[in-house]
Amino acid sequence: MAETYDVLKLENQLCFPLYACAKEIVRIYRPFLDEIGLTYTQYIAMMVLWEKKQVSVKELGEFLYLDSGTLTPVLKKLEQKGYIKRCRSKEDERVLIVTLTESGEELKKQAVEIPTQMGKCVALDEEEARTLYRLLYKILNA
Amino acid sequence: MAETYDVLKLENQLCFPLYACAKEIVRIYRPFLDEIGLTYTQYIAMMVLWEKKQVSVKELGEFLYLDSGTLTPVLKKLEQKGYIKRCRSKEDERVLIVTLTESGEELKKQAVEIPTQMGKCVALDEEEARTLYRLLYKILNA
DNA sequence: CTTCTATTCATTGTATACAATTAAATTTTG
DNA sequence: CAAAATTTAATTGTATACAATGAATAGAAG
Repeated sequence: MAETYDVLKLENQLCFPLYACAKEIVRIYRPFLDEIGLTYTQYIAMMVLWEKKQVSVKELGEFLYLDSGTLTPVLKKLEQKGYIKRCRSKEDERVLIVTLTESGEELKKQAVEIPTQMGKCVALDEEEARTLYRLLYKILNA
Repeated sequence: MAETYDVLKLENQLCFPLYACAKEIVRIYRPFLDEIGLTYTQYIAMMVLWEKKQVSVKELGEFLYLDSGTLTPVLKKLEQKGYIKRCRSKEDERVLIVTLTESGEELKKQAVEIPTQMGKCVALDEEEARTLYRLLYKILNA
């Protein structure tokens, strides 16, 4: 017989496995990312730059679902490491343009092994992974 | 034609929608949790206590996938609010026992509406939600 | 042209997360 | 039993996240 408060049980929540799983994935990433000296947030920022070569902070924030409060310190770290450059746009001084450096491009070669190694650590087959992917984006795009 | 570096695109990652989706869900929770004055982490800790009435920090950490470094400040906050009590175990002084108070039990009555309201905010039907749930726990239990 | 508004990023303050270390209590071992 | 190893929380240090605010620039309106 269902109790009134059963909805409040952790096991009946969808939010909780989502929250826990996201942390778990980042935890599995850690040893791989340690090898190239990046944190997870730095890594996903670099992923955008490896693809786009150049983006504004605003665009980067839209891709990553992060705001300048989070991105500013992350980008300053990546600049310190020499992987990116941060320059104000000539056309609009409000805009900060982030550009991939040679060194940042080099890092890509080391990072390319990571997704495959990560894939082996996740207990889903191809079909399940695609389904999960689709459902997550269905929530994200709503 | 697939490029060598395509695996590094954000859109080809499973980890990223997981990470973004978890944050998105917490963001959707915020206005509901604001009404009862809890953060998301405080909320999931209370969910365990609403069910168990009493747990050690270690047990709580196992349920929530969190360590004492995260839980200690969260539990001190909940104690300040009067929803829990923190006492050392008589049998084993190393163990800290967290107990739900009357006030904490009262809070449950206000919280019980939240899961239903959240359900309406997530763009999945029953079947999809069950599938997502199953896949997430498959990863978590691996 | 000038004031008002909007945009973009940085800063501030609060709250997680988690690795690594510390401290205290308990258990195991020789 | 006494020393060593283990267990449990708390603490410390680093890195996110994000709301709210601030500061500078750009655009719109009169």
